[in-house]
Amino acid sequence: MLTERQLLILKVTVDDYIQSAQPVGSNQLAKKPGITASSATIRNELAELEGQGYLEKTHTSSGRIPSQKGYRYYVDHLLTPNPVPKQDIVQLRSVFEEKVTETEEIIKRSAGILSELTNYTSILLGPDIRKHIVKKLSIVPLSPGMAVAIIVTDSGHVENRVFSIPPDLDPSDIEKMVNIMNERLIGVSLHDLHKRLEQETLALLRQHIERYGELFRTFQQALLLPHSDNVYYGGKLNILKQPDFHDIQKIRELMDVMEEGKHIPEILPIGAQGLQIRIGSENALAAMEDCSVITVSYDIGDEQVGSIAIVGPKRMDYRRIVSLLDYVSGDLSKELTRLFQGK
Amino acid sequence: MLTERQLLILKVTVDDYIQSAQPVGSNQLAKKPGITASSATIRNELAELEGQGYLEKTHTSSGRIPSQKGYRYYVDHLLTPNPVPKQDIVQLRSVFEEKVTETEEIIKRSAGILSELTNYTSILLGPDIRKHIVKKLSIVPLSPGMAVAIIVTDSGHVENRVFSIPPDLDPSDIEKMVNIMNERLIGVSLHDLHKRLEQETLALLRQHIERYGELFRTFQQALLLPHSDNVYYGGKLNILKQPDFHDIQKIRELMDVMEEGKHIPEILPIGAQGLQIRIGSENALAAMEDCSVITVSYDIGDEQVGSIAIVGPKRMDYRRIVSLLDYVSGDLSKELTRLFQGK
DNA sequence: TCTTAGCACTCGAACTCATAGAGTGCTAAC
DNA sequence: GTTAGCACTCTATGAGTTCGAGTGCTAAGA
Repeated sequence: MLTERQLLILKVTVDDYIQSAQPVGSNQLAKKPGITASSATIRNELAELEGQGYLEKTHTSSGRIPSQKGYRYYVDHLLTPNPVPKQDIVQLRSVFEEKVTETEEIIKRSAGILSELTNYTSILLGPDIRKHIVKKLSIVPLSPGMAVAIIVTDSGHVENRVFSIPPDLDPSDIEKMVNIMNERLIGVSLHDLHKRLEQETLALLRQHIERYGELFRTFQQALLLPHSDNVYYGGKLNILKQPDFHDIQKIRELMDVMEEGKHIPEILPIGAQGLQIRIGSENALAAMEDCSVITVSYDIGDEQVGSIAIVGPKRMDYRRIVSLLDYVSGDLSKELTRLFQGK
Repeated sequence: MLTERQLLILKVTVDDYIQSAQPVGSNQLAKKPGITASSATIRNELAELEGQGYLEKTHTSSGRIPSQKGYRYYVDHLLTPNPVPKQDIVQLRSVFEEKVTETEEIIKRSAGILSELTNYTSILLGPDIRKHIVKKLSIVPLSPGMAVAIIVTDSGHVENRVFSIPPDLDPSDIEKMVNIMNERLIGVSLHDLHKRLEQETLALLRQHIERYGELFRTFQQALLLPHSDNVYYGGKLNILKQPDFHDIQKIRELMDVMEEGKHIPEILPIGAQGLQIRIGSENALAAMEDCSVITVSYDIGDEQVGSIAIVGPKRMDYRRIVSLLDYVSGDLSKELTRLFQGK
């Protein structure tokens, strides 16, 4: 168990280290306002905190730095939220000032502003497009053997795919097919589209169209969605600004992981509600063991839709980021809900 | 003027430095096959080459490294092309094996493979979408106040934009408008679309639709294209692999420049025919003064369409990259032309 | 029993110094 | 014109110092 004074010293130590990136010594702490004990007393307390695993030394006679456990205790118990500064709010609100109406665009811009504001890397996860509802399907022929399939969803997202069509296919058959699809598949989610295509249209096709098998396969292929991840990054290069990352090999690994979309589920706790903080090795990926990730979810209407994450060094400014993300999450939820309330 | 032996020594020096990244000394050169002179003679020749500005020393008693002028002479006169290795060809061809039919996808994948093959960063510039021809326009209403405008071009590219519509607008008016647009604007290039929209449809609108002004402005805004740059990168992180780039500050500047699309015209000599090599400070951007950029153009049919560039350190493997780009350019031109020959 | 002044000790960072080794330029002989 | 030989230069490396920040411990004081 920790005494009041130990808590205070732990908090001040973490705060100072976050700010300075330098190990914190007993003399330094003694000078801080709010701390009245002498440096000798502080040394005893520091030794105790180290014994309990909250602090570490970089070498035998160095000052202390927070351990992972120390950070964890800090964010769990010692974090006092501070209000988001006005100028940050102004900048964040600018996204909505410009009457941007596309969800994707709003999210993308928010990612940019967040990274600018924090000097860390931001990752924003948009709504899962597989939940979107088909609003319209159409096929536009391009050249004799080619056509493009277009799927419009209720959110205004447009998926498109070029595909080749058997050249001897009757154009009117294609038109029939599109009509059948529009009749049967509107209102279906993208996730179910493929399955429903088979269930709903195959029987109808057989009745109306002669070479239905070939046609069906062609369309089936065309509507296979490349599940675009709708992940947006801001300030990927901010990693290079952090003094904590000097090893170019580590930077490479980290950027590699972030560049490749497939690691997203390991980086972000998808589906988690509210605010999550993962410190150092609490992250699933080895490349991120020197990073902390702070995540919040946001939603449109009642549905939890996406996540906002900030990736920074373990020594990141938790207080500021937590407040900021809290604000952004609420703001984004509100604005996106407003934008889609009519649907 | 340089003697035969000087040319040989220059070539071998550059080759060796490209391979080893270490200054090259006279003893090392004397051991190379093809060089018969003693190290003392070579020292004299090296001094002469340095006097003429082709070589440099890093300090008074170091070996020589090529100067910018040395590299320039090397690529202009000493480069002997070598055939592209079979395994590289196999990998490059894999793009076309998979029956990918979208130009963008082909270019994107080529960028990836090129960077993998070279360990440098590749930049591929696709066809200018503003030259694409409108194949179809449509408007899909989403919710009472919102709709999405879709433009399909002859290349299969789909542009889309969500916009808000005055809620009290008559839906049949919108339909009329779309019909008029499709009648008048198909065949127009995206570049001309905005201008032609005004010329062609405004008069017609006035005749057929009551509140034409409002409707027109709405559509005008919806069809304002966000000129997507269609620039594709491969292996942006490969910069971090190069031993030549150890200064994290320089890396940052370089990545910054590449990340921001607006510098593309300065990085690539757009419009230049054939193969171009820019060495060090020949590049327009200060951030790239330690880089070399090798560019080739490629084309679809008779029209010059895009560029392929490899960005690496000045000490890059010019011979290999030149052969490779030469091959890729031809291949891409051939395949894309084949893909679009029917149009 | 808790706090604190005092002090010996530790360790890293920065600096100096010496040495080895790779490479040069120059001279003189071939 | 070429080359062996040699003095010279400069870097990289490692050992030895010093300096200072910081610690842990002890013993005295509250």
